[in-house]
Amino acid sequence: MKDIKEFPEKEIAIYEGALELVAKFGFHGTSMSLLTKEANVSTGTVYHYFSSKDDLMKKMYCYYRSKVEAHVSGQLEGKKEYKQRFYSRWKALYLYYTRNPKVLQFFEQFINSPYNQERSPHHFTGAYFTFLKEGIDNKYLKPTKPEIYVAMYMGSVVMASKINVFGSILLDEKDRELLINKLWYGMAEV
Amino acid sequence: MKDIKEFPEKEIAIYEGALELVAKFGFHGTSMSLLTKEANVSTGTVYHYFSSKDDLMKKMYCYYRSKVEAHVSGQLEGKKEYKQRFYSRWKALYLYYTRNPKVLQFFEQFINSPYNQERSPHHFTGAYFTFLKEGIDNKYLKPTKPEIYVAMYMGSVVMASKINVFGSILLDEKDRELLINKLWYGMAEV
DNA sequence: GCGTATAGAATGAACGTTCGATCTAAAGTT
DNA sequence: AACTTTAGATCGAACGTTCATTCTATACGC
Repeated sequence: MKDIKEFPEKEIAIYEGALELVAKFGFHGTSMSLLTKEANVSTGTVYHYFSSKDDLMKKMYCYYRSKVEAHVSGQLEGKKEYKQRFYSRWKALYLYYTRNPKVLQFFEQFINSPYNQERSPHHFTGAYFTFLKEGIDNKYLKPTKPEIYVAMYMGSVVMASKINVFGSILLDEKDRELLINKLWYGMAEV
Repeated sequence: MKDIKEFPEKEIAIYEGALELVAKFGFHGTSMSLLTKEANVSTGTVYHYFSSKDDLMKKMYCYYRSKVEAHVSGQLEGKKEYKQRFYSRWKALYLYYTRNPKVLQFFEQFINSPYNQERSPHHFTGAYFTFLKEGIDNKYLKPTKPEIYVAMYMGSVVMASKINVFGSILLDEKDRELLINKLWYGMAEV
């Protein structure tokens, strides 16, 4: 996987500035002139790295997506047991989103916007679908359509993160453990 | 509850036109000039009913929110058993979203945008939080923080709907029943 | 000294909004 | 019943602003 540190300094500054603005003012409120001020770069620089605003948003999505993926897989190192990974994946994603709420807000706005051409229901359907299907195929999880598990697993992470971000209600370690327990029971034991 | 039919014809035309455009082009792509063509009204008419584009979007959110609420409570009529309502609520919302995907897309874009001042994590946190808390208080559901159940319940509806809308994978009646069974098991029996 | 990186003024298109004109239909007046 | 008044609804051209993008010029790195 490509190391994130390889990105040019200015390109990262643009991503970070845009993240702030999209979270604060939304897509329609994130103008190029605001962005140049926020990121301390000139218009010329932005158009040196990106061919258009559309292009910027799409690359920005890939950038943060790869950051999240790197974070999640970093948390999985050394975890071999399926059940252990089932718990760790959920927690890793929840922690990333609650610590980086602007990334979550950006994702949610991006995915439901026309920028998202692929029309993928979620940035992680791929990796998480595979993970849950693996669980079914290896009989860790009860057999059924994997989409059912994607809905339960991903849905609860995203919603729990949003509840935290918007409502300032933090689920502590025990709450999270309980939630995943309930998911696991439903998916592995019934 | 206010009857939806009471809205002036033109106002509804504006809402419906805006819904099309937001689903197709997003907030930033929904310009007033496009909207006047889509809804077959003049600019003057739009500004007669709404003081600004912001105002339009906020009222539009309330409009569709009340439509969804009316649909869900309509499906609940005569259902008295808590478990029955637990199943019906989930199904009613899922069916509404999958039949009206543009409403779901609009909600998701709105909620994560700066238009949403209240910063409510979801349009239904209120009603559904109350419903799930009722389940806990009356011992239909195992005692815990209601937010945990909101995350599981609402998260799975929204994600399942999105999987259907974006991915064209329909969960049939049996799939849905199974999903809710698993939710119920985790929340009521463990 | 040549290609890449940065700057910021310039540009024309498109934006949200305003405004005065016109229409409609009910209320008031005789 | 016929005429007048009035207030709300509708229209679309016009306005000033802001937008994404382009262009030209300057600095840097090899």
